[in-house]
Amino acid sequence: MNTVKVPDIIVSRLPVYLRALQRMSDAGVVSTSSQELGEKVGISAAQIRKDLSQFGEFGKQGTGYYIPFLIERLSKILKVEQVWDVAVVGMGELGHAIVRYQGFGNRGFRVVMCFDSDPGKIGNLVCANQSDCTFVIRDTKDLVRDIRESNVKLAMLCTPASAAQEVADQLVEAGVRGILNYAPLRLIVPASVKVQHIDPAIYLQRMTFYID
Amino acid sequence: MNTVKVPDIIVSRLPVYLRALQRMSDAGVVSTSSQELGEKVGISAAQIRKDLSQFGEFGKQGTGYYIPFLIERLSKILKVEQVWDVAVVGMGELGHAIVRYQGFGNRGFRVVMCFDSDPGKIGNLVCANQSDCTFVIRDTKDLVRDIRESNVKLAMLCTPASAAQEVADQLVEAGVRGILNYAPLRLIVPASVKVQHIDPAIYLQRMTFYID
DNA sequence: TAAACTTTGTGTTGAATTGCACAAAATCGG
DNA sequence: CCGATTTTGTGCAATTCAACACAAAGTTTA
Repeated sequence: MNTVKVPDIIVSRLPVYLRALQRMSDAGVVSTSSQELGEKVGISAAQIRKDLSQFGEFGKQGTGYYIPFLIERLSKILKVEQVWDVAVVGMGELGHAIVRYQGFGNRGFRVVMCFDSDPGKIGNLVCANQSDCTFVIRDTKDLVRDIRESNVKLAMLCTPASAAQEVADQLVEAGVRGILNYAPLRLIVPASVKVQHIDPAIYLQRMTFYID
Repeated sequence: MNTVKVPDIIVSRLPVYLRALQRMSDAGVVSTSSQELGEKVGISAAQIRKDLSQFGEFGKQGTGYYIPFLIERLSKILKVEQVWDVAVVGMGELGHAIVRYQGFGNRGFRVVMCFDSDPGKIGNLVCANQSDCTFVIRDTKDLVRDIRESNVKLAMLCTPASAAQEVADQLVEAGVRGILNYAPLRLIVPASVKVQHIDPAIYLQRMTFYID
């Protein structure tokens, strides 16, 4: 079942399915079809069925998919039945916004620590909400030790481009296995570490091409 | 030259090339090869040459590409020789971070107005930097009028999921042609409007799949 | 100048991805 | 209970995308 390697492009669609299913579930819907799900996510019904069939048979002919079951299976496949601890490095505007934003919890992630190298920021508190200031900005010098000790496997990199590769190297050394990179450059990391990119300017430029 | 439709997947790579070229240029490098550029962006040299050849012949055999010229051509192709005005809707943590962040300027974009529907926020100032508070949070009720009057064609949508589709409809009505959507759902818009998605949780879930 | 390199642009081949179509299985209506 | 309907999972065909390979054009070296 999982012996043959699943193409990356299929894996990349699974979180999209999961998100739509969770939304439907929150709205009280308990079952759906590949047709209906496809309309919600903008992917053909056949594509969805093929993707899911890579991991087993989750649906029933004539009925479709039972949403709670499919959510459970997709969560397990993506390993988000557990909640992953995440570290944030670089506490500029973006880093602050991410730490304060508490919306990842129900998607399988929670921020547990944050770092900066600016002496003017180290030791400052970041308030997650008005009553609760849980986060102390740590010194990036302690990053390798702190992350390794707390066994954090994911990080969001929000430093300027100039510091990004150096921080990435430290994250790798600390045992991090996935980096969500907000710095505008490609990071060089070992193949065992996954990197995903978020660069708003790139997305904007992908749209302006199409505007007369 | 541009008579045959350029595949989306090629368009999506152009901003990545441009970003790397601008970085090289900033570092004082004036020429490069498809080989070298490919190593920087993680794409094969042949792929880069094929992509660029869709738009003309920009390189020279034996020498490679003259960076200032290639930057100019790519900027023109992506229509970012001009600076695009962008509106931000939804002034939560993320919206604030985006408005305060002034790093889009040299990529072809600048935030010019922002909106929220919360009466407690409307009229508040958002400081872009310590000395200069340029942005007043406008009422989303005025969105269609204000955006149309100022001829803004791009927007970043940072509202909660529950408000996103309604806001998107208004943006379309106001004449916006590209929406960078941070809300965790797919927006339904006419084909003439482009949407790009940014959902950090989805990127994180694409990585956890690969972590034992 | 001439030979050895370098590098582009592109025709061709091969691989990956998507779309189509349908048998099989389940439900529904009367 | 049975025919009509819905919907899955999947083999096959079509299309899209990426890799390969090389002639042509330019540069460098001696």
